Amino acid sequence: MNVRMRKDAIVRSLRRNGTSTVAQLSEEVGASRRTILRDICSLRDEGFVIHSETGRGGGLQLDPQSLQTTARLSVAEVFALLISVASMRAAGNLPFAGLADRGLEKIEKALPPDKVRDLRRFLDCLYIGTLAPQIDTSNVGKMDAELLPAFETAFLKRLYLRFAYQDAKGATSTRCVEPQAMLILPPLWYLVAWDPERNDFRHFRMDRISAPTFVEGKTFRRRHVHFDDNVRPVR
Amino acid sequence: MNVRMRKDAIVRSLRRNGTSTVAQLSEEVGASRRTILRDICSLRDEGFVIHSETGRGGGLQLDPQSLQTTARLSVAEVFALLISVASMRAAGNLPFAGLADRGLEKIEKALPPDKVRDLRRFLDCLYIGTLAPQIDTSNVGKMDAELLPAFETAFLKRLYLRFAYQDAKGATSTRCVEPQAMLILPPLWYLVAWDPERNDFRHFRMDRISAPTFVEGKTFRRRHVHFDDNVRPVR
DNA sequence: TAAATAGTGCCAGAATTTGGCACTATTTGA
DNA sequence: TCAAATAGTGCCAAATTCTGGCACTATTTA
Repeated sequence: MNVRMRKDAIVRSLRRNGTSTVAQLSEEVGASRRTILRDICSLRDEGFVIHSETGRGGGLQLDPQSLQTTARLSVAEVFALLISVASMRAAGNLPFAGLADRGLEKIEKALPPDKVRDLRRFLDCLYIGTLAPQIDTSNVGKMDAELLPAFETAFLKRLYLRFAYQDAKGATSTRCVEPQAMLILPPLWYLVAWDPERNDFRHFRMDRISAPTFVEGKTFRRRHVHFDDNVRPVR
Repeated sequence: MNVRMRKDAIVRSLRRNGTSTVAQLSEEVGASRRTILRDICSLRDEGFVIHSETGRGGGLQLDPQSLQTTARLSVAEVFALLISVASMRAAGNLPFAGLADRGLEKIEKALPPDKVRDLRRFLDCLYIGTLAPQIDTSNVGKMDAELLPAFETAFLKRLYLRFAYQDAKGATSTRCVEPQAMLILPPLWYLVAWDPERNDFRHFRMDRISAPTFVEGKTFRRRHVHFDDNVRPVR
C-alpha cells in the first residue's frame, strides 16, 4: 500500500460513507491511527476540505465541494464552463474577461475539433437579455445537471425533446417540443421551443423542466426566433 | 525539495525548453542524473508522454498532445475562471453548476497545492450582493486584466495597495489603502478597502482603478467588514 | 463525570528514496 | 570506423522520510 493509494482510499471512503472516525479509517485502509491523521493533514494541504467533529458521534467528513481525484475534463464539463463564462461576459458581469477567455481558448484548443464545432453550434443557440423587473424571482429552483447533455444532443441533432414541466401553479404536464434556443434572463434560464401541439413558440423555465428524453428518428428544422430588443446572442 | 515538486519542476522545464537532456534537468532541479531518470519513468507512468532520443543533440521532449487540458492554463487564467464561475454561482445565474464545478475542481487539481490554498484564500475575500436599482450602470468600463494578479498578491500578503482612482466626476486621485474584500454587485465590482487617511472604509469601483502598485514591507491586519443583508460570501 | 472523539509531539525502527557507479544501447559527427 | 553524447538499467550503501506506538491535550456528548 502506497502513500498515494492510501490517501486515495481515504478520500474514497469518506466520499462513500459520509462520516468516518479515524479509528474506522485506520481499520479500513490498514494503517495506524497516527498515520491516518497525518494523511488527513496532508490531504487538507492538497486542498481537500475535511470537516472534523470531536466527541461521541463525531468524525471526519469530506466537504462534497472539495476536489476530485480525476484528471481530465469531460466535454460536458468544458461545455458547462464555456456556457458559464460566455453568458457572464454577455451579461457584462465578467471582470478579467481577457484572462478567462484566454483560459477557455486554450481549453477549446485541447478538445477534438469536432467537439469544438458542436460547442460553437450550441453556443449559437444561446441568447441573453434582462428580465422585466416585475417578474417574481423568489422561487428559482436548481437546474438538473442532467439537462445539459440532453439539451446539447437535442440542439445539435435537432431531436424532439419530451420532458415533464411544472408550471407556476405547480401543475405538471408532459411536453414534446422542438428546442430552438436557450434564453438567459438572469437569474432565470429559459428553453425557447416550438410547441407543435399549440402551433406556437413557448418559453419553459429550465428549473421547472425534468426527466428530458429524446424522440428518436424525428427531427425538425430551425425556425427564426424573434426576441425583444434587449436580447442578443451570446456570441 | 519534495518529490512532487521536483516532478512538477521537470514538467515545467520540459514545457518551457522544448527539449532538455537529463544532465540539464539534473543541474536545473538539483537532483542526480539517476533520480531524474527515475522521475521521468514515473511521470510516464502518470500518463505524460515523454519522447526521448539518444545520441548527440538528443534529449527528452514532452509531447504537447499529452498535456492535460488544464496544464496549459496559467494560474492567473485559472483564477479568472474560478472567480467568474464562483461569483456567477453565488449570484444564482449559473445553470449546470455541478458540471462547471467539477471541471474547475479538476483544473484546481492540476495546480500546485500552494496555489490552490492561495486561491481559496483569495476567494474567501469575495462577496456578492444585488445592486440598489437607482445606481446608474450606463457607464461601466472594462477592468484591467493587470488588476487581478496585483489584487491577488495584495490580498494574500496583506500588502498596502496604491493605485490611481478616477471618481464619478472624472477627477483622478492616488489612493493608498488596505484591501479587505472584493464586492460584486452585478454588473459592478468594488474593492472594499480601509482608507487610513480617512480612517474609514471606502468602496472603489474596479473599472475606475488603474496602475496598482504595492507598498512593500508594510502589512496590515484584516478588519471585520460589515455588509448589508443582501450581501453574502461567495463560498 | 466518563467515554468518545480529533489533534499534537516525540522517538526509534521500518521503509523508501537518493546518489554513485558500472554497465548497455543507440545516435551523431568527425 | 571510432569517439562522444545521449537514454536507460541494475545494484548497493547512505540519507531521508515514513510509520507505529505512546503519552499527551482539547472538545463534545451522554
